[in-house]
Amino acid sequence: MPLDFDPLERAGELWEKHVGEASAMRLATSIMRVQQILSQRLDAALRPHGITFARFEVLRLISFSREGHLPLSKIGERLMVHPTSVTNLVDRLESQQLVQRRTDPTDRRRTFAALTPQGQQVLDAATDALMDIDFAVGELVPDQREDAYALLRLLREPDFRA
Amino acid sequence: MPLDFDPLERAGELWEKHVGEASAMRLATSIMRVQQILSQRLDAALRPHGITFARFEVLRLISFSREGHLPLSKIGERLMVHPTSVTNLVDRLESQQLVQRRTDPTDRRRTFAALTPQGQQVLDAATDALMDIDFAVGELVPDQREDAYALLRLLREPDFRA
DNA sequence: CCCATCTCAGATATACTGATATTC
DNA sequence: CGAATATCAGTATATCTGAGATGG
Repeated sequence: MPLDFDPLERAGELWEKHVGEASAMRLATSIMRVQQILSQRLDAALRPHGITFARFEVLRLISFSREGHLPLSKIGERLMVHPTSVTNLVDRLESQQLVQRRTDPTDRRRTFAALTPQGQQVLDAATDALMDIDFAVGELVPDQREDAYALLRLLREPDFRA
Repeated sequence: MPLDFDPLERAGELWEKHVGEASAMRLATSIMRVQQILSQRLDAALRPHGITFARFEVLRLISFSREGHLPLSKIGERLMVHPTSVTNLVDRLESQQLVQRRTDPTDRRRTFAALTPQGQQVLDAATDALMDIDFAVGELVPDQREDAYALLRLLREPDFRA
């Protein structure tokens, strides 16, 4: 049920007519909509594996760690998610037996999350599923992906100094 | 509390090392994160006016209509949101007395949503607030906004035929 | 004592599925 | 009767605030 016209293009025209310069409004609404499309595609591809994209990112981050586990605080920092959201994500992953909590013996305030063998399996299968759909950005060739990434990176500047 | 490095850049490097070509994964995660940043900025700017960005879009869409009102189905179609979500959004806006429901006399299955005078005021003030922060994309100059918009537009193709 | 880490309770926002009433 | 419109109930996810427990 696609429309016969681009609704954001239409909105931009009306904005220019009634309000003024539309480049900012057009880009902002475009990003919101594209995120929604990606989210639907990514979660659909992951559904057979029982995880969401947010949980996939946690599994992937842990798998990239040297020791095979990460403190929850580090997960929140790298993924830019709130501490209570990390607790929530790890709760779900743990109840699915994809990760396991362990107390850091050197600092007992800390909790590590570690992949279980089953978590590693799910992560591998999920990775294949996401690569099969080009992470939902298959309409762009690699050069276009890099261009878009570079432009959007400017909007992530508050996340880091560099 | 920004990081000393770009966490997505780091994730991309690890991905290339352990998995393979990273342009798709990097762009996808980038879009997800940028949407989150924008959402926070936009909603923060709108909070003093008592609305979210999603509700702002509804008000704006209605204000652009010829007759001053729109059927809920049309709102959902243009904004690409689920019918039950439209009901929910209009419920909230109506309880805030920013819009008013009216039955279409020519087709009594339909319900129009119309702006109230107060809704028009809030919309005008909210529009100023959003323009003051460049719709949260002020890090990009207009040419860069157009470039990013054009690239992201390719990902919205399932939304329309054109 | 202060601070960091994690967790919990509760509120909010949104999306979706499936079912239903009404009307065309 | 079948299709369209809107709504409702229920579920799931994610976010944030504020408070509290534990430990360095």
